[in-house]
Order: sequence, then C-alpha cells, then structure tokens
Amino acid sequence: MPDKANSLTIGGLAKAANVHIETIRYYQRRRLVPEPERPPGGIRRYGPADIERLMFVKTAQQLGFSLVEISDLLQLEDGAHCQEASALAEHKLRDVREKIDQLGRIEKVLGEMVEQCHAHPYNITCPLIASLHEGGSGGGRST
Amino acid sequence: MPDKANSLTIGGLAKAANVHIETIRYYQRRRLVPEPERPPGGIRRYGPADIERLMFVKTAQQLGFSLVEISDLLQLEDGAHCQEASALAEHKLRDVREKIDQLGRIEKVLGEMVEQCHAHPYNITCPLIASLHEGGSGGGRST
DNA sequence: GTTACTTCCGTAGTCCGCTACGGAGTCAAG
DNA sequence: CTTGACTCCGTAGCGGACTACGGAAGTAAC
Ligand SMILES: [Zn+2]
Ligand SMILES: [Zn+2]
Ligand SMILES: [Zn+2]
Ligand SMILES: [Zn+2]
Repeated sequence: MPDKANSLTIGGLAKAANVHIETIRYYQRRRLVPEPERPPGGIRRYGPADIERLMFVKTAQQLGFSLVEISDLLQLEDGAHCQEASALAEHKLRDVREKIDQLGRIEKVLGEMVEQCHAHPYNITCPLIASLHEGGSGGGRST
Repeated sequence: MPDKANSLTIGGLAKAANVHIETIRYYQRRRLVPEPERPPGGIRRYGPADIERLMFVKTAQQLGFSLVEISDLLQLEDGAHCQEASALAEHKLRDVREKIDQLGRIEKVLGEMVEQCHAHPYNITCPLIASLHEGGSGGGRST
C-alpha cells in the first residue's frame, strides 16, 4: 500500500487527471470515484489509484458510455465479470452503429440540399429552403 | 386568403402535424410558430400554413438543427437568402461529418475491445476492462 | 504571523427540448 | 341545461453532465 504516495490534494489530482475539481467532487457525490477519509480537520489526499480511476471514467465516457453505465462497468472492475462487461460493450457498440447510420442519412440529405442550393440559378426560390418545406427529410424528390 | 380554412383547434393541429399540443405551445413561446389572434374570450384557430410550419420545424430538427438554428432558418424562409441558408446547412453538414468520424473511431475501439474479450481464454483478467484502465481510448496495445 | 491560495460543503443554476400539472374558461352534443 | 371534452395560461419538473457561488476553515510561502 503506497500510502505515502497519496500526496495529491484535489487540485493536484484534477491537474494530474486533466479534469476540473468540480467534476471530481461531482463524481464523488455520484460514487463514481471514492472519497478518501479526511484527517480530523484536515484535507483529503489522493494518489495514483485515484488518477487511474478518473481516467477510466473519462476513457469510458469518450467511448459513449453514460455515467450510469460507467458505474455499472466499475462494479465489474475486477475483470472477472467478462460476460456482463462485454454485454454492456456490445450494446454500446450497437448504439454507436445506429447513430452512425442515422447520421449518414442526415449527411446525405443535407449534402444534397447544399448541392442543389449551389446549383440553382439566381432569382428563383432556394431549393434548400424548399426541401425543408416539403418535409419527409427528403432532399431529392425521387419517388 | 382562405380564412375559413383556418378551422383547426390546437388539438386538431397537433394531430395534423403529428406533434403534441404542449410542443406547439412551447414553440409558440419560443416564437418558432406564430400564435394567432384569439377572438375575445374564444379559442384560437389554425390552418394549413400552421401545419406546414410545424413540419418545417420537425424536418429541420431531424436534420440535426437545434431550435435556435431553426429560428434562424425561419428568418430566411422567403427563399431569397440563399447564401445564409446554405451557410447554415454547410456548417451543419460539417458538424455531422465530424460526429460521424468521431463515432467511427469509437466504433473501432469498442469493436476491438469486444473482440478481444471474446477471444481471451477463461480465468485471466478480461482485456476489455483492462483496456479501459489503460486509457487513451486505445483498445489494442500496439505501441 | 500575515497573506494569499486551496479545500470543503451545500445548494443552486445552466442548457435543451420538451412534458406535466392544475385550475379556470369555452364549446358542442344530447 | 348539463355534461364532458377541449383550450388557455402559468409554472414547475426532468434528465444528463456538469458549473457556479459563497463563506468558513485549512495550508503554504515568506
Ligand atoms: Zn441502447
Ligand atoms: Zn439556395
Ligand atoms: Zn458547429
Ligand atoms: Zn472479457
């Protein structure tokens, strides 16, 4: 137990893990990271394990996990709950793929609209606005 | 002026445009849709133009525009402000493409993690959890 | 020992797009 | 005329992830 290594104040921890102090407190309140004992009338100290934990949270977050899902993941932290962890990750993977599909469709429509707008002759009504009026998320009127 | 065509109550409008009544009121408050005069001590009536306007909002929203951006678009509604409209749409297109890229990276990492998890032998620590601890959004430990 | 920075702690506010609630007024059918 | 559905209006809440504020107490540097 490297206890003497726990030398960081919350400010130092924040810098080390590259998060705001308030974010750490917020995570503590949500029990995503542990809140160390406070020596009577003193201040809390943090160490490498705390940095690592914060980075775990941040990494998972960048992968699209919500804080609730991350606290689920943290329950499985011992590495023994392979099934549950991979189920979570696979579910997330499906979600991400769905989002990509949806955004791809949006990209297509938006791209077509912009293209039409650049192509149309002056003086007539802009087809970009017109497609919005037509609705149905359809930029082109095929079918 | 098809004034007699303005025969819908807000409930009818909601059904016709497939939105909730409260959503219409919310849009009225935000000035995204007009709020017709109320005959003294009576009820407001709506017509086709109102349906169309609501659908404009919904279509734009499906394309990823925020309500603020939509009210910008509505300022340009006459179709004469082609430049501004296409600038908005192009900006949105860039945003969408960025999101797609980001999600693509996430998909890759998440996919690798799941794959490793399925491949690892029993009894050892799950590499999925391990990669989260490593951070850096890197699933594989190539360098 | 004085000064200035931090920490601690709770509460409250932010943004976004609704959604819910409650009470009074209005309208249409029977 | 009564009944029941609908409208009007304001205000408040939600969910998610913070961010801000403010005052007291602790701590480090000089
Ligand atoms: Zn899901
Ligand atoms: Zn145009
Ligand atoms: Zn942007
Ligand atoms: Zn595993």
